[in-house]
Amino acid sequence: MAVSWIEELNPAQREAVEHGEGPLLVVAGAGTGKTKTLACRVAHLIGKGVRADRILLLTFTRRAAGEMISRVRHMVETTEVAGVWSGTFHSVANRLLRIYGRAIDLSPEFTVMDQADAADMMNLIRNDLGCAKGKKRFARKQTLVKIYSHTVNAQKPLSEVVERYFPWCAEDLEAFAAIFQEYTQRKRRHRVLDYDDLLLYWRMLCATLPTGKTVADRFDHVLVDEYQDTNAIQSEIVRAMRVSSQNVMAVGDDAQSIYSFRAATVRNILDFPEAFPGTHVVTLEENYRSTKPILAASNAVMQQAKERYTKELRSDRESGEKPVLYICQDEAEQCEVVCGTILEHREQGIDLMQQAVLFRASHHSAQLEVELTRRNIPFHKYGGLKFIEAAHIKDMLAILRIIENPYDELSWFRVLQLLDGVGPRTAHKIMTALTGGPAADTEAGVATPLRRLFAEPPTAPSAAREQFAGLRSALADCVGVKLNGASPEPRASARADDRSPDAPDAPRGSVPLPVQVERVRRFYEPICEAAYENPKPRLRDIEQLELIAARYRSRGRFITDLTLDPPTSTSDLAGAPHLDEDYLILSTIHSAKGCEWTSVHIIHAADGMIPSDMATTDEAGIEEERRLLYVAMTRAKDHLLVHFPLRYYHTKHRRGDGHSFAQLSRYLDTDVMTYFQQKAAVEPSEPDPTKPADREQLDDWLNKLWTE
DNA sequence: GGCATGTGTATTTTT
DNA sequence: TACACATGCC
Repeated sequence: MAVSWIEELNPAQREAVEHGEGPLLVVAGAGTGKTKTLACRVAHLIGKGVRADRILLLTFTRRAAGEMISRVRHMVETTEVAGVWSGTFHSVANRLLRIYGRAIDLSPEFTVMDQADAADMMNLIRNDLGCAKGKKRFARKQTLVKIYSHTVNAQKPLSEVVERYFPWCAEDLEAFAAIFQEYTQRKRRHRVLDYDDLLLYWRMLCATLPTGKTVADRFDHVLVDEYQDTNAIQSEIVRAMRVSSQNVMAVGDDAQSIYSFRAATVRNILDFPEAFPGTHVVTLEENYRSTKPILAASNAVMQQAKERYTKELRSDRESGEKPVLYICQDEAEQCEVVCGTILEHREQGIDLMQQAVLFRASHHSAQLEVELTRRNIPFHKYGGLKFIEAAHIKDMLAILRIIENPYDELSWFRVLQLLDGVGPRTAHKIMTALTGGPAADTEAGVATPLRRLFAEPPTAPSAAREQFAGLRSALADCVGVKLNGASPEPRASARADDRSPDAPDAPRGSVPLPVQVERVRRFYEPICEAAYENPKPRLRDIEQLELIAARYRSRGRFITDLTLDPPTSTSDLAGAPHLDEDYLILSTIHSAKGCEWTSVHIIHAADGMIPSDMATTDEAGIEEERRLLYVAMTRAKDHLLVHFPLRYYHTKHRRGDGHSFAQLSRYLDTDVMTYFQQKAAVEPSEPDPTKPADREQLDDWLNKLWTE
């Protein structure tokens, strides 16, 4: 078979790709061909005769997995590539647990809840336990999830986590413990797993013999991408998966670790050789992405890091163009400069798709989005609010979830409150009427709450009566029950318990999924129209949901995939029909990880934005923000433009005209600035010699920013 | 009295 | 958008 791609590798890459048996650590700097190396390694293994389905490739996002696999496909002359187990830790966990879950007493019917669902459940428990009753303020639901998740993922005692990362709510420690205990039990009762459970259960599965060994031995090779952003559990999983065989390859860059808020720890990559004795280490330092000046500036940012990194990236790509620091008067001017430069670059032949605008927090691009829309520049945004997080999509999914798992209290709670005149209290009452009662119910079949709803519906408040009936008949249609008939026996009770564990795709129930989704939409549409000022884009999102559903046969699979791998952007502006057109990329820096563009804009390079105010309370946080800027800068191939608005207006608190002056990001100090060329934004076309004083004053003032 | 719903304010990063 | 708090309905 053709192996010309092997010739294209540099010696270090080739060493990694052709490495034989045993543990391998690849420390790969930004733009050093990490993805290529991983893909080639997979291709190499398959070429050597390793069966594709005995290769496990763990990536950070599903997107990365897809890209990797499609690259492999181009290198290998076999269609077998599709058999490679690739995906995020979470999605692989989900897949394995559906097959082997019974070994740890986990029904393969479990549903997966996302972070927002977890937060809602925390909130219910918080109210049930009366934690919010006290006069003093109590941690909000999101915070509860953060604390819980961090504790679990870091594998540290709750007290330690709270003290270190959430000191302001240290006095509620006992309440947290009680809430988390109930949270754990409730999830179990409802057969629901959160993101963290997927990892915990996978690890548990590995530790449970003999199944654990079966699971681990299913794979000849385990490859892990972005190892610097794995957390304690994930590294334990990798270890547990490699007991009999030591064939494991970890790839990462300690200078790009930016997920400590998810309890990721650089220690994993640093300690890898200790965890796997005999590890062969390969370092990739040859950068093929960026021009020399861009790399020099990026390296300069890292030069100041408290912790020194072992690599210094090199590039052969000559260029006379230094990165640009654009000083803008305010955010509006920043928008103009960005839009202007983007169009200019496009005139020079750089497609919009080859250009990106990066920012620290997803709302930082709000004003720019308006401007782009005004100027008819199409864009796609990564990061920020996702399709699945939109309220109307969650509503739709909650209804489908009820059908999937009628004991899913959380979904009932959400759905019932859609009805007029139904709030938390009434919803709770109806729910207990449906899901409560004798324990035998659990044995009698999963669909019992639905059966009750059909046979003896609880009374709803008068305002909700009609809608409640509508919900009831929609649900009945979805499970194929005739409401007026004498036998309200849901056919879904003939559940696919007996289907082979390897085929979780098997359809259950007799109503096709697209029909169900369509039926649910017909129920939900009027509610959506009444609830929102401008329902049209939302209704379109729902149509989008129907389109996605058309690709699935199994409702459960559909829901789970949507939670584990949500579509990245909402379709309100540019929308799906224009997908083949050229569009600009807007992305949070976190979501930009692993990507590259010919031209990159970094906006809001002001202190307080990068680094984020929220992250500057301790040194570790400040250092991580530095790496974040480094990641952003190293995404650029040919053009790097950093934008700094001088003024920020306070629109909320003060009357209109209040503003404050910003400081340039602390990472762009005098030394680093020597690697940049500075431009003041929209000056009148030529420098105005009649007003030298103003210019000088401005320059003086600017200079102070980096000399002080 | 309990409960639903309206109003103003602050918003990191993601599987 | 989502939360906390205040008001107004049954």
